[in-house]
Amino acid sequence: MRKPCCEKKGGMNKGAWSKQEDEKLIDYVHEHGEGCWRSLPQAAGLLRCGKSCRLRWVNYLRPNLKRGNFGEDEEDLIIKLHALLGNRWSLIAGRLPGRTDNEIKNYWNTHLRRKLIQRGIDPNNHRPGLLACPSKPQHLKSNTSELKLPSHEEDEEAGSVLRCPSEPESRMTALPDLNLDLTIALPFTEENSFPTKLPQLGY
DNA sequence: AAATCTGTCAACCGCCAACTT
DNA sequence: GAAGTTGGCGGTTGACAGATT
Repeated sequence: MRKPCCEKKGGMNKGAWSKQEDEKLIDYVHEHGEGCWRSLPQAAGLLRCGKSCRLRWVNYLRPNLKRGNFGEDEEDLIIKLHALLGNRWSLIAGRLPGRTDNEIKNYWNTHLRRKLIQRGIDPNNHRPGLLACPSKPQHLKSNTSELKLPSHEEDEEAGSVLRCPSEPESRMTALPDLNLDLTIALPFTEENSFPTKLPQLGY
């Protein structure tokens, strides 16, 4: 039926990109523009699958990417947007100029999530009531081979602490004062980047 | 100094929606 | 309308570096 997204034929490069590969991709996109990712690798002389090329371009090679540390205003905005949208990283990224969904997702998982937990806030539903606990969630502790996510049943038993309430009502009731404009807009420019005033959540 | 642990983040994988034939 | 194709998304993995024992 459905072909694998990328032909798993031999000779395909995987893993970290080399400088030469980056240059080939940049040159090709500059000349032909984005799109046609499936046929791009062959046309650009890359031994990568199209998906991999797209990811590399979108996340690291695209011009105007910020990279590096997130500012406090960016952190604040991510937390608020996550409260409203959940793990819709691409939507969240759309509100942060120069940031990619992958970068935001990583930053959330490594920094912000923990930050909320330390403040006693459940990062899943942004409600208070979560006891500050060790940096790593329980299900991620110890051997990765024993890695275990709570099942729905266990979740129910565990009570509200770990439960992620159904959306979107729960998010809205949890954050009644949140009033972000999430209408579809043109990509960010310097002029329309940050909202000048953010709603206060009291984090 | 070596071994082990922990955190970070680039990249991969599988799924799905949109689009095309 | 069904089947096939493509691009995009979110979850997850694994390599690496730095910290700790």
